[in-house]
Amino acid sequence: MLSFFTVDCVILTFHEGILKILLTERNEYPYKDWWALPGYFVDKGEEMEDAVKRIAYESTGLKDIYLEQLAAFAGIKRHPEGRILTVAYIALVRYDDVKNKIKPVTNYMRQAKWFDVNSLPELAFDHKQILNLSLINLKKNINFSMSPFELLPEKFTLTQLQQIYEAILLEPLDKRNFRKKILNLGYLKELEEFQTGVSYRAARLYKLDKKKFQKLFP
Amino acid sequence: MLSFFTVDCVILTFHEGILKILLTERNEYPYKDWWALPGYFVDKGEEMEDAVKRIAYESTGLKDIYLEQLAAFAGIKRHPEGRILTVAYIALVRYDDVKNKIKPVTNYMRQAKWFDVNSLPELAFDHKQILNLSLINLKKNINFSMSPFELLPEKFTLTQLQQIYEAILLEPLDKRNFRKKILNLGYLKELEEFQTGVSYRAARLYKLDKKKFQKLFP
DNA sequence: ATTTAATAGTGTAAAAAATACACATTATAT
DNA sequence: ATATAATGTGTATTTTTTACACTATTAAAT
Repeated sequence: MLSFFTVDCVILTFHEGILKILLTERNEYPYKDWWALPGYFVDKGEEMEDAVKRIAYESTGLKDIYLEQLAAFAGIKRHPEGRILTVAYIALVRYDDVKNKIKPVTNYMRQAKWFDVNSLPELAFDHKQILNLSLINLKKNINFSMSPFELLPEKFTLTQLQQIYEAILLEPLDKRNFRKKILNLGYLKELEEFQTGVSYRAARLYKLDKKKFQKLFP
Repeated sequence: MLSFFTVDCVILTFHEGILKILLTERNEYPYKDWWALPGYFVDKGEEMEDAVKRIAYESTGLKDIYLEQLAAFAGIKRHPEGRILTVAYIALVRYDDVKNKIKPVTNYMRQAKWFDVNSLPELAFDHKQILNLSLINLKKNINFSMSPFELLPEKFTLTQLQQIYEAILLEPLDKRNFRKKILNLGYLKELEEFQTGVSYRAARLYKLDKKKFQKLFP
């Protein structure tokens, strides 16, 4: 009599100033044809995190993505066929890494598609609630986790970073104050490289010094 | 084929400047006779939080205690008989409320006993790891959650509050600065009452203004 | 009545961090 | 050359944090 449960992934990325979430169209009952978080049963001999990675891979084509456990959801009525516990994870991916991936198809999902987090279809199960908690969580932890950098390419501009903060915090930030503060933290490396392919003044690129970051937030 | 899982409670209290955790002596295999977090299987028709409340009641005699979900643990090898997922909760109780309760006995636990969090017996399963994560979590959230007040009686002195901060943060704090800061937050009500029964100058009592607190940290 | 012991309670100066706010600069496209 | 679109920068003010030491009060002991 072992545990039988699912994992669900809140897979987020950032593009054009907006947080996007990956949803899959279910190909199984219950909620067949509904949009839902990518998720499935954890195999008997499979570690939970491996299941999350497998599902994230099946829906994005990416391996080695950033994961954090969000919470377990076990409401008796969350699943119409009886209580199925799910452990929800937050996964953050870079838009550049996923934009050209062919969306894979598995038995249990017909397609995967990115949605603006602010304009979503109705979701299966309690997945809307799981997403809401994810966004609250992200907001709460933005200053102590690497999450903003997991949404950015290795080299990024300060404006891009600021936009992610704004999208997560849901409020505009002052450019000068934002830069002063973030540079003062001391974990950004200023590069001698600049944006390319823009029709206006190219911005300087920065990258995260992970060692310094982790010294500050162990 | 529904979910079958346990909940485990990290029940903490505060007494004489030290965080204490409630452990139970197991009366069931595996780990029979070991000390472990209070925890048990969630019944089929029982909501997870209700199971936590039930177990916390069975081990402390208290109802309506403060609870927060910590995380799910599902390592394949965490349970010697095969993977049993557990959802860990943090529970905070007031020492005054529990000190005189008779320790209840159930089928699955022989006795319950308070231990200093810094001087523990070896624990069953991965319970040491669960406790460690709890303490990290508490420390991280001390400034944004009501946790310090859940460990104090309704009316408390600023010194008591400071001691809880110190025990959770694992560092000494300056008395004047602590008072200035905490009073500045504006959610403590100064009472016209004082400590009794002490053989030195009696300290003023304060209480938490929950409305103001929740306005600040919704 | 006086002393002792134990903790409560208090202020200020200096440093650091947060906030509010506006314009010149640069690269490209036309 | 000019228009356009975003980059990049400084200062004054306020707020918060930090460092630091002595007097006040009470009960118990003498």
